[in-house]
Amino acid sequence: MVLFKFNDDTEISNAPISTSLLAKLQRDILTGKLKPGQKLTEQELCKEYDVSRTPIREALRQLEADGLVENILNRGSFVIGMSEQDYEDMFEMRKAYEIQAVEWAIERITEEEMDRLEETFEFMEFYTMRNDIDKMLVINSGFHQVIYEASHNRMLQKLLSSYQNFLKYKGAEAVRDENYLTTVLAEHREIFRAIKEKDVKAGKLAMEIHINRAKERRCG
Amino acid sequence: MVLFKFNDDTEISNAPISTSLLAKLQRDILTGKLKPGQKLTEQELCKEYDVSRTPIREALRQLEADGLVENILNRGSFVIGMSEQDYEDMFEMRKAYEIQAVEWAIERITEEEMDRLEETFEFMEFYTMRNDIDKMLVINSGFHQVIYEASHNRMLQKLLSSYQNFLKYKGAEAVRDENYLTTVLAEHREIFRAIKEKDVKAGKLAMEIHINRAKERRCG
DNA sequence: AATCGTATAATTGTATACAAGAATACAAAG
DNA sequence: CTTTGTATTCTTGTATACAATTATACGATT
Repeated sequence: MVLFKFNDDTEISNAPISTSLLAKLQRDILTGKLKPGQKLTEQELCKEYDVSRTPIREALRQLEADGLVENILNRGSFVIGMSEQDYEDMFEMRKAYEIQAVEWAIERITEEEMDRLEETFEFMEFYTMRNDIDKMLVINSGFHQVIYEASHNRMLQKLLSSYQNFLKYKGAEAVRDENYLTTVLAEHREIFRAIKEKDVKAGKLAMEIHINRAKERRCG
Repeated sequence: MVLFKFNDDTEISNAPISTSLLAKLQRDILTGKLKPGQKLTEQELCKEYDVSRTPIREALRQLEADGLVENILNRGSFVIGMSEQDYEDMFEMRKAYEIQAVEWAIERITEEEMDRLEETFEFMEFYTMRNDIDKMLVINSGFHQVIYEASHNRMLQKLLSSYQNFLKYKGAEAVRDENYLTTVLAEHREIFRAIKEKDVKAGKLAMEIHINRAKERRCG
């Protein structure tokens, strides 16, 4: 059973070009390789990625829907990107919805999802023992994803997933002190326990604490 | 000065075809003309709208980003649409953020935006006097838009705008009793007054009341 | 020298052409 | 009659070609 796809879409092979292009452009914009205001000329992107304009334009349209790019009629696409204020705002919005997600998850979680959450948490314990921070970051994301799914709220799931996608490049520069793994594990244990025991109040509180600490750590 | 664009994007002329196509397809999916599970064959859409596949595909990509359509590799696009549960969930999410928006708006609103909010409210009074429900629905949307802008939170603005866009077709079948206009006006007056007086607590409360009533009315 | 106008080049918007994979129809085997 | 394999058709994915708009270069005029 495959629990976690290491979903770096930039290297998906069996997908339309525009999908991997989208992921690459998202990455390049969010990491600052492509800067706000910069013109994205289709021809240059064609040469850069060695594909024709069709998939390029499709990727640009999706970036536009994400709000990372602005398209001006007959003049082309320009990078919008994310300001520090944008990140701050997104973080605040994420926090509120992560807390709400716990409540809905407790109300609606299925047995299968509960098993998956437990299994995911056990992976966290395993990687903490192994002291594997990179794996932990992936599992961390996965743990929250299970909660999103368990909320059975498509809107919430889509939104929080996209926020994760936006914020993940911030996490790369995270403070990783010696207590990172054990601290994060403890925080997730509280969340997991509350969900298992269907304790809404405790779950929301545990999530709030976790997200606030995540902000201080500048990563999940 | 143009206060309100009657933004039925289905009739924008000076825009790429894919933009008006997107609006039309959104409308057709949200009003149920195109049903969940239905295959959207590019050729058929070409004939339907008398354009080539290029703009069709671009519109489909954006619908995919909206979550209204699912794209399966080499098999095409399928309508996802919005279930009643989706609408319910979206409404709950919207509520949380409309309330949050008031708080941020009060903290960050500029003089220009305050003027615009006042002007918008005065239009509401005018159209209430004129008993013009259709205009009222548009102004109602505009009033909230000003608050979104005043929150100076791009993420929030984008999210709530898209929710408005999704929910607007629901409003068309709204209960429109004889008190609709005066009730809605009174609700907005409370919100407006609280923002003008920078009373966060009153503003959030007024918005919560307004949104809850809007849910009962099944429209803004 | 600065500004305006025109011609040219470059870029986007749209349509079409070609390639690759998926669905369908149908025949042959069990 | 059902099933399986294959050929054909259809659809999508990608590249290219053409049209329309915008940007640039350069010379003429003041």
